[in-house]
Amino acid sequence: MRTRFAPSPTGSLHIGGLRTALFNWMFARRHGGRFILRIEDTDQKRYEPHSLEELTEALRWAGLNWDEGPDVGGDYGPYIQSERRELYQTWANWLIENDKAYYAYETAEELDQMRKEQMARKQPPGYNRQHRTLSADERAAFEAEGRVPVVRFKMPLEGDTAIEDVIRGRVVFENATLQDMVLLKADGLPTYHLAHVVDDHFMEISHVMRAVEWLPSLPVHWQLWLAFGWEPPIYAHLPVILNPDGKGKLSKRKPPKDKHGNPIPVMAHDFMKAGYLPEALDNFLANIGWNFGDDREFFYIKDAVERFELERINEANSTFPTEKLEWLNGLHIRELPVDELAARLRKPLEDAGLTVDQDLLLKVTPQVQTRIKTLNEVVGLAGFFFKPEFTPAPAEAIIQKKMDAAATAQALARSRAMLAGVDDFTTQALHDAIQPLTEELGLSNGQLFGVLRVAVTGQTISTPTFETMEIIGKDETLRRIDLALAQVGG
RNA sequence: GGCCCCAUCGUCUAGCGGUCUAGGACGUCACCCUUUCAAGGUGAAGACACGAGUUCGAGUCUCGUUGGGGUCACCA
Repeated sequence: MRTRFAPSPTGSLHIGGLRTALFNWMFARRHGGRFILRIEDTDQKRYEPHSLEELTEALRWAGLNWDEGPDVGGDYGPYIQSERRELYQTWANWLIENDKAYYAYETAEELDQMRKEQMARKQPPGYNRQHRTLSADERAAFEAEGRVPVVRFKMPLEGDTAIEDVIRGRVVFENATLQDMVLLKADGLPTYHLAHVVDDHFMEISHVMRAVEWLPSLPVHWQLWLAFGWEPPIYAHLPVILNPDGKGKLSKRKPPKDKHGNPIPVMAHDFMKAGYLPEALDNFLANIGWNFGDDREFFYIKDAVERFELERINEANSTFPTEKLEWLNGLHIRELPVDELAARLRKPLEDAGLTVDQDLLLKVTPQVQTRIKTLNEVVGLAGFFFKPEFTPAPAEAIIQKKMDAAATAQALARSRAMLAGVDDFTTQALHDAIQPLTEELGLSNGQLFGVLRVAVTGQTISTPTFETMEIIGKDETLRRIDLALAQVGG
């Protein structure tokens, strides 16, 4: 079995594209087949130089390794379509010679004009096939004008084209409603239609998994396979991911927002930068349109591979369920070994301008592990550990509910005195030392521990108080309490 | 508009004629735990779009309606 992912290098990788790649990859791995990366760069106008790097970077990040491709080679190369020009031209000529295709001489402007007029007359837009039956003389006349023709496919004018799609069943199209698609452009490069059939034939692709938006052109591709006399692959048209509001497919053009109005990432790189784990993103993507099969939603992709079946793909489109990604990412973070999580936490911390000491990072990591849903959240929750200068919180943050400055100052002073006498500066010992003070001061745990938390961390939401004290040590703890005392006017 | 695809809780989904008084998950809400925030535990609310058929029996099959999506480029 051979599958492929064939993105065009027109930008970074769309999350929908990543899912298509993931499904193709899982299918190949499931069956011990080959997963191929092919670059569809036949549109020189939309080509973006850096996108190939971004594409491969995102795929590698997601763990989707390919067995053949532009950088790794293979027996079916080249894997970049612009390097396969002659192949397409050869086979376009073959179609012409066998009366399966023809030259059409209209310019893009003329076609555009034709469409506009059709629209104005409320007719369905489309090529009128006026050059399908050109005589040799007529062609010569156009050539003499200096016109460069395109090659168009001669679609059958009658009958139906019925194709079996693995996930949708039998799909039937009336040939009369179909177009004579352009196969080879005036610049000598193929359109997707020709390139898809020629490449998938010569690369011996067995299964084509692509998004449903390709379904309308499936009959054209099918007729092409028939015209060439080649055996078509098995087709599977995947459902698309819709915007969270359910309106239209997820697109970077109109940035989607979640229910709180926050922008939702669309490109693979956005997810990478937002602090999601590749294992969580893969898990998430595999859960859209497919399911593990036993109500399990949290899983590792290697386990999903063992159960992957095209027949179990849901044919319905789905809205982008971003809240589930948050949840899954949190779960994957919690499952990571501490040293592994620490390693992944380093980058966001450093990106925030902090200097990260490895020993300190290893101590802080367990304290944030159950508290963050994305890697980036570590900065807000525990960034203070790595700041060169501690910034004390303002008095109003230190003073807890139903307390005033005087009571707060007293709580701080008494705590400081107790803490000063603690030599074993560990969480349990600290807790035991401070706990009795609540009764003495007439405060609840929440009040007293809250005062200390804000004093020591500088934040109202933070890592746990005594754990934090243990990590920063006795001297620093006492120093911060003194600073807090000053803040509340003690 | 033509053609094509799709339709189960707010969302992602299980369901492939009877075991469905429709299961799970996220989210939401309540309670428990609790030094903040989380995590964890328990529980609650919440869906078969509609209408005809077929059948002893339909969420499951057929048709229609409605709704949503895709596509109609010398882009993929």
